[in-house]
Amino acid sequence: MSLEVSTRLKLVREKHALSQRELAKRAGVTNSTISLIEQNRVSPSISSLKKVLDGVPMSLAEFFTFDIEEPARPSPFFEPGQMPDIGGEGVNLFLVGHGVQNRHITMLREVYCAGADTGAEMLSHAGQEVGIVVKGEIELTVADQSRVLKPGEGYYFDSTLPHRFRNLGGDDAELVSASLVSPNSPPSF
Amino acid sequence: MSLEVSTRLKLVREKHALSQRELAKRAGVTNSTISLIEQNRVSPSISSLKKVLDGVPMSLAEFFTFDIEEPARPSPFFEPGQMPDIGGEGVNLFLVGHGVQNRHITMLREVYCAGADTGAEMLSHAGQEVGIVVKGEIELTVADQSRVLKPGEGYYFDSTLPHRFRNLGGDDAELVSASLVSPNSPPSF
DNA sequence: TCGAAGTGTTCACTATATTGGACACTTTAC
DNA sequence: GTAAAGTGTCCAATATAGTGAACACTTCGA
Repeated sequence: MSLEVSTRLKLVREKHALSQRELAKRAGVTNSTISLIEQNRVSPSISSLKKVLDGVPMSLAEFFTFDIEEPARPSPFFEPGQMPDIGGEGVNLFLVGHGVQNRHITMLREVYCAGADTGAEMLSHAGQEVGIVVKGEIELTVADQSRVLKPGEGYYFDSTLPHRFRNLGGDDAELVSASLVSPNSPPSF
Repeated sequence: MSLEVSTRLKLVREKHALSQRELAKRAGVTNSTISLIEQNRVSPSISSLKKVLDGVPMSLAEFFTFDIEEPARPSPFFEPGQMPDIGGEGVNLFLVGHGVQNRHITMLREVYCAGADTGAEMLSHAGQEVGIVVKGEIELTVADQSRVLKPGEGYYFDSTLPHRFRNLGGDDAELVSASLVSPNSPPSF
């Protein structure tokens, strides 16, 4: 058993910085209900649990699926030694982001022309983003951290952080990049 | 709203070819309970819904997360026109498997040396597998279907089907390949 | 210092979920 | 045909969840 309903609800509520009464008001239930659920003294009906979660808001699917928060990785950059080769015979395939908890994406090689730039407006979108430089040099900026990545070095960061890629060199640069694959887009209840 | 609890339960029960009474017996509840839930005349408590699902067995997370079964794609092979370019400026990045429902992976380029072969024992593992040939020719066998893929052609299939890659040519061949990213491994209740 | 407003908890009362045993119907076998 | 065993549904009785109003406690400001 991963987490009790009671524990989950309390985590969710506190993460959103809501008091039992505040959440109750938003959800249209009484504070007693939430108190009793969090003490595990009742097993709420689906309907009432749904009402409560609507006050967050959060879907039932999310509620039962979410995992404990992992501590944020201090640096988004990866050293070569942190990337296992999962390739086979005659194949080279390096897994980046190894060890990142709750990883939802797999990403592989791509090519940047000389001078290519994703733009000064700093990209920012939902999901996760991962990559490794294969050839040339790529300057990657993630939030307030910036770094020139050389071949063999990689990165992993949350795409909601603003970020930007630039090939500052005169030659082509290769890296691997992809968008996040929708992980079990939870049905909206 | 995706699916009602009532609908979901009925789908699950029927998929497992259980009668209301049979499931009730396994779950340790009465058939009335299941009948009423499936008619949406009650909103079960979490505890009783959990008991019911234990009879399947299925976790609450799975229950609220599962999607409608999609019909299997007739052919695992993709033509070039079916692959949208999601790349940006100075970047080329082709999304394979576009339109495949409930897709859990994103895959990009890789290199096969001349004569490389994943072996005659036919790979078979959990998840999904996708790829596209970039350079050279790769013979891909998936179950009883076999085909030589040329540059610009791709594939998408269920990894539980036995499969094999071979570079029959004398030159390097490039394709992109990756393992499935674990999609939201649901907490076991 | 004291009150006002916040927090989570408790309890009798009410609403609802669950039970156990019926019912009507279909399917299978003799 | 029809008895036996299956199906899902319905209803009065019971167990449990939800409510509303209290309680004790802390925090904050006058």
